[in-house]
Amino acid sequence: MGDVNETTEFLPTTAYAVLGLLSFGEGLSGYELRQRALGSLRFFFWSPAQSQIYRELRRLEAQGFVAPQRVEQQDRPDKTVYRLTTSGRSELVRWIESSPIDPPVIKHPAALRLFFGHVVSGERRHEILSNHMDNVEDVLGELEALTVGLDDDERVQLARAVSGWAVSIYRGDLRGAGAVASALDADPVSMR
Amino acid sequence: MGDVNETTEFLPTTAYAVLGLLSFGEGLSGYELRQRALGSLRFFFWSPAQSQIYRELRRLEAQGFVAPQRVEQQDRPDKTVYRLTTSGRSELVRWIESSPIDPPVIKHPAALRLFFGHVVSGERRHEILSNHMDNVEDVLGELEALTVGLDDDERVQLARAVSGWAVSIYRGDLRGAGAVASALDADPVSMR
DNA sequence: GCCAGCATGTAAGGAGTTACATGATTAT
DNA sequence: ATAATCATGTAACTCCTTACATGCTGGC
Repeated sequence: MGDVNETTEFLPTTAYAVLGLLSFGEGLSGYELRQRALGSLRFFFWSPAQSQIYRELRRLEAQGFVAPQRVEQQDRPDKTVYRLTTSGRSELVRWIESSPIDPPVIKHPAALRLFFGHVVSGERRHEILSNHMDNVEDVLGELEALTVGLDDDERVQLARAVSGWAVSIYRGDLRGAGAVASALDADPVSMR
Repeated sequence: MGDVNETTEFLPTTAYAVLGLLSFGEGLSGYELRQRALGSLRFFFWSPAQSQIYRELRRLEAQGFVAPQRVEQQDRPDKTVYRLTTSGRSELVRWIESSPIDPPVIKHPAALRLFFGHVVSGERRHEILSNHMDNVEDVLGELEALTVGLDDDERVQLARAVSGWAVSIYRGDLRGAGAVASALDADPVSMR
């Protein structure tokens, strides 16, 4: 039938995360890209190993999507910053325009452990929950700091909006965790 | 240095997910484990490739944490079910008791694309959002079906609680996405 | 003098994926 | 007949991680 295999190939998402970070116009070194990722993308997508960034940059350079530029610094070690090329920008646009958007994937260590919580004590179950809630409150704190840091620069409207989105998700997590805690108190699970 | 390396080793989390699924008492085949994972763990942790399950089972068997048992079936192809051994159960308990609980990690394809949304049109931005919200509503539908399916069996209290937790998270996502949509309408982003 | 941060990289290995292959049975 | 589900597995590959290594600068 007419179902020709039209699946255009895309690079791994990590590559587009790099291109995206460069799309704000600044030239960034591998090291700086990592800082940016840890400062924002981390909360809703990506927490890359540093070696992975350099690997991705080499590939993107080979494809002509980024161009290196040596920057000599007197105060700090010299660095190589990468800039988005025209074709790199087109590739980023192509990806955002036409790649399929999968549903979010959540890796939730606390929920996983609690799902199997029948093999441990009620005390441990509560410990898992409160430990987790502390974690999430920390994350929310960092996210709110980030949102404030971005304040009132009109070019980062989207970044601010997406940070707020992430806040909603983590708040939903907190709410759910609280509900689980109450449910466990009201109706203790026997340990088997 | 006095910093003796006390970090007790753990298997990859995937292994504990398998042990956990077996901790409900049933013997399960690789195929069935995959169904269970897709039916519940998927929403908050794990969506494994089938080959990965078999791989994990081989490792767990080699370590004595699960024991295979051939089951002959007249109606269907024979299968090998795996049961949790005593030492397997201990290992699962050890993991839940003493492994560090990291904060959740979210891989959010829609948020990532929107974060770089300044390179595409406002129409595409809205398309990403509504596409995503449809996705999440589907997920919520499946999750609610799951919760109903589990209803009133006291041994699955925890499973039900954790499903509810996941529902909270996805609802938070929906709420956040809605807020982003409103914000974009109120204050259009110029495309650069 | 030493540690922390800046900056870049290699080496090795693990986890996880997709694609392919087989074969039985059940339902259409 | 043939498609779908049950059931298991291999092969190849890629991403990504940890650990290690280097060297420079600035501050305590």
